Parts: sequence; structure tokens; C-alpha cells
Amino acid sequence: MEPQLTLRERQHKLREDVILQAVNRLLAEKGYDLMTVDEVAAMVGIAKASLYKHFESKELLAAAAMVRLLDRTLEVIGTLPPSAAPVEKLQAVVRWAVREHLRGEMPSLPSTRSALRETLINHKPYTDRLLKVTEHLSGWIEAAQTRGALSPRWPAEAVLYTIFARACDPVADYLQDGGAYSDEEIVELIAGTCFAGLLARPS
Amino acid sequence: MEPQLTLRERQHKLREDVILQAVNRLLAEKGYDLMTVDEVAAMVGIAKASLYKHFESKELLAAAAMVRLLDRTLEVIGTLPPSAAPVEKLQAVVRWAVREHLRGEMPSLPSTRSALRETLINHKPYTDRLLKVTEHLSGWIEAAQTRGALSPRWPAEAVLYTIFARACDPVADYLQDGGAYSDEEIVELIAGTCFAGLLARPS
DNA sequence: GTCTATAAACCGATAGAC
DNA sequence: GTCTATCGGTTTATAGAC
Repeated sequence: MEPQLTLRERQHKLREDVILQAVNRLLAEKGYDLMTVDEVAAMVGIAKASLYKHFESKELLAAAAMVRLLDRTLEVIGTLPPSAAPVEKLQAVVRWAVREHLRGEMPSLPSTRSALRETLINHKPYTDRLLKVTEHLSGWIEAAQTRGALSPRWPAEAVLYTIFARACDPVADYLQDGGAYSDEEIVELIAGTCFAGLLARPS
Repeated sequence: MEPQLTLRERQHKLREDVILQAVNRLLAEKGYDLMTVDEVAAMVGIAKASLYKHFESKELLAAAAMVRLLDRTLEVIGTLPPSAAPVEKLQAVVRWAVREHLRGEMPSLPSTRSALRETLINHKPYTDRLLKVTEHLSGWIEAAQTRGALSPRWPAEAVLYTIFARACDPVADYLQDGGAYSDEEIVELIAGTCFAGLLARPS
């Protein structure tokens, strides 16, 4: 607990967070496979070999960035008003995720096609946090279905995956590239079509 | 028009279609960046150098596979019953696309992150067919909105992108990996949540 | 047209000086 | 811990024999 050690540790943590910010942005911009370690080092302004003093491989570097993303997600989940209806909390999480996506800070889902996926599912810091996020969302989904806010027609598992998938929906990129809508309009378009659907509503 | 020339041309076309089938499957399985030309050659059973006699680069090889996909899409569009309602045609296209996805034959959308995107938007055979598909779908979308089948709340452009995106929705992969649902159930889950939404419907 | 062999470039990871 | 320089492996693309 000496101040020197603590100071050094804090500088160390700070440096690593700057690295993970860069990784997070590059993962969002080009994905894991197209991201090169040289790029990360260049963006941070240090040498590649120095990066490997902090993270022992490219895969663990990306995994740490994904853990950081899930920690931020848990922060958002923790600051939602407890009085809000479950379905409103779900919509709030989707809106936050799409906003992050539009800001270029939402790494793509580790798809079944990604070389990163196997690493992540064997990386306990990642799976622990993913489980926590899943538990929160699943609880809200079941509550909302019981209350009649969410359709009981869809299995809770399918709803969960759908919500996760909306965070990296390429529709956001295409609408943003089109330039016809503001970011906040795009957020409402994606959250709106996701929850209300494309069909006209009877009522 | 000599029979020999025609035969050789037909063999040539047949060989190229076998190649493009393999490329299509690999593009669906691992995406453009992770697909190697060696893999394509191995799957077809010819040497890599022979591939380059048919297609002059990896990018044009992938582009040809994407053109083939759009041609198959136009075939599906062409065989839909003209008497069907526009919204039913849209749903039929989505269902067909998800089925192709589940069979492992739906290459991912050329996302803004892909190295392939710039090649595709400058490749006229691709953009021509993409325009045709877009024109068909856009016509149905506007007709369905006029008739009150699709919600007028969403811009037609957003509906179009949403329908395209459902063809490569990672939700299909996650549900299929879970093993709890048949392929046809997954098709209905994705098409159903896309059109009807997650919310309970008032009526 | 198909093959083997190889060129040329790129990338992840490491050695060793400071 | 950070740097420069480099290794080892992989990938796209091509040369040249058959």
C-alpha cells in the first residue's frame, strides 16, 4: 500500500485503459481479423513490443477490450431507474448500445465465424460478465412477458439474442452512411422497428 | 457456334459454377477476410494457380460469388406468385434468405468494415443486380405501406435495410448453435420478430 | 489449363540494447 | 518498460514446366 507502488499501479492501469480504448475503437471500425497490432501501437503512440508487455497476445488484447465493454454495459444497467418498467429498461439498453455503435465504439458480436470466439468463451473474465449481463436482461424479458408488455409468442432466449444483435446491427451503419438521418433518429428507428416491428399495428 | 466451342464453353461455365459454390459457402462460413484462396482451391480440388486462370484476384472471385447470390435472389423474386400481397412477398424473401443462411450459403453483408466493400460498389455486374433487387423490394415496401400492411412510421429506406440485414442476422447462428429449435422454427422466429416486433400487440 | 515451386508482402510475436 | 530490428509463418499472386 506504499504510495509509490500505488502510483505506479495507477499509471499502469491508466496506460492499459488508453490501449483498450484504441482496441475498442479499432474492433468497432474493422473487426478483430482486420485489426493489426501495429495499428493499435501506432494509435496509442508506443512500440508494438511495448504492447506485448501489457497483453501477451492479440487475442487476449481483444478479450480485455471486450471485458471493458461488458463492464461499461453493466454500469449502464446499474444506473437505470429501478422504478422503470422492465420493457423500458430493455429499450434503454438497446438505445445505449446503438448510440455506442453510431459513435464507433461498439465492437461487433463475436460471430460464429470469428477467430476470436473460441478465445472468448474460454476466457473467464469475459464469460463471468457476459453471464451477469444476460441474467439482468433475461430477468427483465421474463417480467415483461408476464406483465403482457412483451409478446409471449417469442421464447425469452430468442428475445435476448435479438436484443444483443441490435447493438451491432449493420442497419445503423447503412443509415448513417446515407446521411439522411441524425444519430438520434437512427437510434429510434432501430429500437422502434425492433420492438414494434415493421407491420402496421391493428390498434 | 461450333459444337466443340460450345461444349468447351459449357464445361468452362460449369467449372466456374463449382468454384463459385465453394466460394459462396466459404464466404458464409468465415467471411471474406478469413477465407483463403488455398482453401477454395482445396475445396474444389484444383491447384491455386488454376483458380487464377478463371478469376484474376481474390476480390473478383468473391465479387463473382456475390453476383451469383444476387442472381439466385432475383430468381426467387421472379417465381413469387404475382397475386400475393406485397407484404407477403417481402416476408417470403426474408424467409428464403434466412433458410439460405441456416444452410450455410448466405455470405455476410459487405459491411462498412469489410475490405471487400469498395471492390463491390465499383463492380458493375454487382451493382446492377443489387439495384434490381432493391427496386423490387422498394416497390413492395411502398405498396404495402400505402395499403396499410406495413407501418408508415418507418421510412422505406430503413425497412429495406432491415430486410437485407435479416438475411445475415447472427441471431440465426446463435439459435441454431443452441440446438433447441428446428431450422424452420428459427425462420419463423426471425421473420416473425422482424415484422411483428417484440412487443405484445394490442389487438 | 493444370501442376509445382516460388516470389513478394504482411503480420504476430520476440530478442536484445538501453 | 520502451525501443529497434528481426524471425517465423501465412497469404496473395505469379513463373514456368508439362
